Amino acid sequence: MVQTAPFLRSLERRDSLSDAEMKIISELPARPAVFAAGEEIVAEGSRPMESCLVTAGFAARSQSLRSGERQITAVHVPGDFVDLHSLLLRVMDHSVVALGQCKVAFVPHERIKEITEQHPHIARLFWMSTTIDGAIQRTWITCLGRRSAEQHLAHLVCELYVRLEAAGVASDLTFEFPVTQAQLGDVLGLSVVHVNRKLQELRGAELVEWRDGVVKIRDFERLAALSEFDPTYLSLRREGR
Amino acid sequence: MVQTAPFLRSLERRDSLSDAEMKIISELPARPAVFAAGEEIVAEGSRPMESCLVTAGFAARSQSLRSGERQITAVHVPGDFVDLHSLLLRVMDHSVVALGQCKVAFVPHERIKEITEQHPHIARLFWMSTTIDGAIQRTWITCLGRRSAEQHLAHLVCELYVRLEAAGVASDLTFEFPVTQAQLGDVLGLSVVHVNRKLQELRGAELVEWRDGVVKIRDFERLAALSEFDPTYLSLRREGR
DNA sequence: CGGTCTATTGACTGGCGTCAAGCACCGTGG
DNA sequence: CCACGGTGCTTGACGCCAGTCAATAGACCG
Repeated sequence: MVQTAPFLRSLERRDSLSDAEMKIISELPARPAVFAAGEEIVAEGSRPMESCLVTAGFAARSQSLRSGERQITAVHVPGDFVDLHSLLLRVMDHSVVALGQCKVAFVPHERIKEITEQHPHIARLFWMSTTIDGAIQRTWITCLGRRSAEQHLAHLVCELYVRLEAAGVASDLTFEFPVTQAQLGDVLGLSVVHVNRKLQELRGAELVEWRDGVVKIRDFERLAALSEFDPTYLSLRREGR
Repeated sequence: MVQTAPFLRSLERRDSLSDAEMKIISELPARPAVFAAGEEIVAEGSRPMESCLVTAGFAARSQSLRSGERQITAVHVPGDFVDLHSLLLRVMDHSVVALGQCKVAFVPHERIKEITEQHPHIARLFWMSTTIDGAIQRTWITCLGRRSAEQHLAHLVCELYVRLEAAGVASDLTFEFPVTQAQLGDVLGLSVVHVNRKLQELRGAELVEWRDGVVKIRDFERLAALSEFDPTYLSLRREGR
């Protein structure tokens, strides 16, 4: 099916697949669905029977506190198997929401489990996909704990561009990212006001343009240096895994 | 081998294992090693050929910035398979260090890979172990982004107690945690001075005692309420996975 | 007995949050 | 056609949480 093509591409960036393996993945039963900006794709506390793959647009994982404050713990781009882990964790400890319009494909746990039992290499690639999520989360922890707001924002821009470029949906240092500044605050752990100010600073320093949901990196080198961005954690090397 | 017993126990808390499966895990080839406080167990940037399992004491994952600041992105307790993910990620994006004295066992990737090819259920349990790490990291992201320093510290105490109790190395709301306040700052993304002040506050509120590396929770309910601690993310339910 | 590490405390600073107001844009309905 | 409310962006004033700097004290150790 066409639905799983971005996921397949993301695996091929990291390892080689045999024709048989590609066939198995491209024939995954995938129920397509479209969500509008802000809609909930998977609910916190639920016990999903299928996992959800982003095929176009952006999804995010979100946790809420009693005060109503939210934290976005991950942003997912086309090709990301967002809640593959629900196969093993069973109960969702966070919700998945759409950022902008988001197209996804739901794949039954049953089929994923079957494949992992019959095809150990594909199983490892599924596993890899969740461990890369983990690596990204570790980096976010360091961004939140030890980087300034400006560095954190710059780091996010670098990360998103590299991931989107790898997913084949960004080039020329430009990408769409349809989020409000409030949502950006939920990603960075900042207030809307402060997000706005730091955004102005990056614009003023001629590092980034960001208008109408389109981000353009004016100087990737300086942006990466400012935020100490090192793409190693994204595991974008093709090698046997 | 005795080395893998804590890991086996952590799996049994979450799923049932057959005798054959238990035998396979308990016979994992495990090279034991002991590290003193602060020593590096696995280096950032290295390409390990084995993964490291904590058998006693504490290990932490740590990332450093150019300024010399450090962020600890995970704390590992006995039974945790710290860098199981290096099987798939290959290059370490962080280092693993000992907190206090720490005993570990190194297991060759080759053997882990073999087992995942021959025993799909064990493969899923290995996978689960890394996805639980991911769930903990997500929670830490929310702590760093949206909880106050005091709530964050309280949340950490709750989490560590529940994990250590599950690992069978803590009871009576008391546990050892041999870290300096500077290291605690690296966990919480705070300065030493501020860690000290918030610690005093938890003591003053009669929520926690913390002396000489021993933590005693005086009132778990209030501590959990203060920090909005909900143990769901630790997946401590025994069910088929 | 001096040196180093850790915990503690005070004084001051600064980054980021809060509150509030103004503006631009857009879809709706009179 | 324009009034209207809703949403999102922007900016200023002010306050607080947490960082920085600095000093003291205790523990441990060579």
